[in-house]
Amino acid sequence: MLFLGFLPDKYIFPSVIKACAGLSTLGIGRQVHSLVSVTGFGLDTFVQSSLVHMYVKCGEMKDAHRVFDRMLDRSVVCWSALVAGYARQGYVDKANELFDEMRSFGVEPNLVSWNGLIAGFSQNGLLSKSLLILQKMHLEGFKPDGTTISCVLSVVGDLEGLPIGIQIHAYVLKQALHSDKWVVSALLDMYGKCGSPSAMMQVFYELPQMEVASCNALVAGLSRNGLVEDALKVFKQYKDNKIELNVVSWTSIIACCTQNGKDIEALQLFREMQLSGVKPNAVTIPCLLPACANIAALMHGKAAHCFSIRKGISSDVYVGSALIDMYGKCGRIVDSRHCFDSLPARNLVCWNAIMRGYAMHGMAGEAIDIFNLMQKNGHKPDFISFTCVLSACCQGGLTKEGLQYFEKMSQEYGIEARMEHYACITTLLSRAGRLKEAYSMIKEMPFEPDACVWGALLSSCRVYANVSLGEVAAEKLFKLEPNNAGNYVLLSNIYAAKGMWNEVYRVRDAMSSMGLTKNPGCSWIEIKNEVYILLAGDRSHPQMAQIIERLERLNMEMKKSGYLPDTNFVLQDVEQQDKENILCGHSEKLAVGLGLLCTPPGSALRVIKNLRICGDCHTVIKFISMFEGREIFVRDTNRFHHFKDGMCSCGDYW
DNA sequence: TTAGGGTTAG
Repeated sequence: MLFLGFLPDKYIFPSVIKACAGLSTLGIGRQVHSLVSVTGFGLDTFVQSSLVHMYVKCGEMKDAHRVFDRMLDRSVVCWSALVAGYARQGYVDKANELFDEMRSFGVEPNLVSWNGLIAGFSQNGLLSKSLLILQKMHLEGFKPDGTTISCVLSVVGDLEGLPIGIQIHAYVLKQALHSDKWVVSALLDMYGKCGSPSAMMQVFYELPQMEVASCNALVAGLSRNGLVEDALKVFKQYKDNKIELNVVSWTSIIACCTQNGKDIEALQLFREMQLSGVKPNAVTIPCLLPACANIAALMHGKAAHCFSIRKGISSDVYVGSALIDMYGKCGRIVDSRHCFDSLPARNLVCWNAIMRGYAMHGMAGEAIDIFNLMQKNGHKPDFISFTCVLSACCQGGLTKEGLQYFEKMSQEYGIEARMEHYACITTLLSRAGRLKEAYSMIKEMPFEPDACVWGALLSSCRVYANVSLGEVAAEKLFKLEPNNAGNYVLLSNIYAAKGMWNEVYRVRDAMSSMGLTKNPGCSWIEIKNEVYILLAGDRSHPQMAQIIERLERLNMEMKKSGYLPDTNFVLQDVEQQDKENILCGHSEKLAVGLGLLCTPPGSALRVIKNLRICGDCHTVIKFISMFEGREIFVRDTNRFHHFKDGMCSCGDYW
């Protein structure tokens, strides 16, 4: 328009200025402001008003006030915008003064002015200020509307103010505002954030009408309180009632599943979302990717990556960091690094994600390089960065370096050691056989060690067959986690390794009298877009006979090459042949067996296990990698084992 | 025909 020689008029300028009222467009907005000044429209009330709004929206209060001061005719709209702007920035007195000044100029505030003031205070987290205004407003005879209430409520939950929330709810009922859809979702949101899901459900049962906003608030709130099943039920009810769900609804329910261990469900919901015609966005993808990462569903993760590229959101830092994490956890550290390198901007989460990936893969050197590089790039490591670098040192056996980083953390970086750091150092020391030092450090910890710390010590006591310390750690663990059978198993393993059979039986009796059974070993493998789950000793898979046959054939080959089954890993008191059969039924072996059957020769296999990989399986899979000429990745609870040509990337140190 | 307030997902 300008190019063609036309000038905007007083009707067009406000619209243009409104379009500039965002942080990214403020620069253009300032240019338009100059144009307004030179063309003489700077005296028009509407143009001035829109300029005030633009600056307020961008938080540029000085500029907003400068324009405002020059105005001859200040409407209530303009006063309200300025007041709200100051309130949002936390200038409480200034906002209140201006509000009163407006009246002394003969301009009466309207509902929008009151709401703007309250919204401003709420956005700044100033609950008490918002409540004061609500009270004042009420006393002056102004009836609040749904906006007023939702503004006040929006700041209640974050401050754990359930009693105040309940009071406001009572006020809502008195004012007969409980059917307002904004009020309903604000109430749901408040109760969710205040940890009162029962109150949420009460609001839900009394809903005047099912709306997408209430669905979203319900799902988010139930999820926040860990009630996944309820969230899924509510979500289904909205779906069955043909309520048109939006991208927030679907993203919320997917996030709910991934955050509560329902990864397969998350993947199914993502598919359903697409079938329903709702397009995922830059929030959906980082909510979905952890599901792919958790169960190492690489194909699903890749599909989400391709989608992000097509949609032009793969450079988003949230998407990017989720991709780095997903590839890392799916055993594709090179792809993970590629995602990291191709991000135009990285935040601390991205740096920590790639570092954690290297740590999981036992690539301590690379993790340390990243740790140094991030600082050169101006990112200060946080406590998570240190957890990553310490666990990298753990996995890589870099005991000396790990101890140095631990010391530097508090001394040079001023970061107090947390539980996870102590757990890392316990592992670091005890894996290096320095069990006594580990125990001394635990005793000197400034807070009570948790089960992770004692568990790290106990596992290493098993490796080094240290009975006395193992007993100490186990005693602590029995108190901290009375129902965790794994600790009993570890202790009895320690006794068994020393041939202390009476103690072995004593521990097992204790276990069985408490009704504890070992957490069943469970492994996953993704084959052609499908995720298969295999349980230890479970023979229900349709191809189980073939799997066993294949493993037994390999077993014979291995024995010819001098391999001895390590039956120390079998706890049951059974005959040698039975022990071998039990070993054969370990879930990671079954998953590898299924992979061998169902994938082309020579292709890589990726298996995830819910427990630490067993020593015998480790030996067997090393053999399989050589004999079958396959790369095999096994992710256990601690790290990745990359088997190739008969060797493992962990160097048999895990 | 032009200027105003609020929520929900990482």
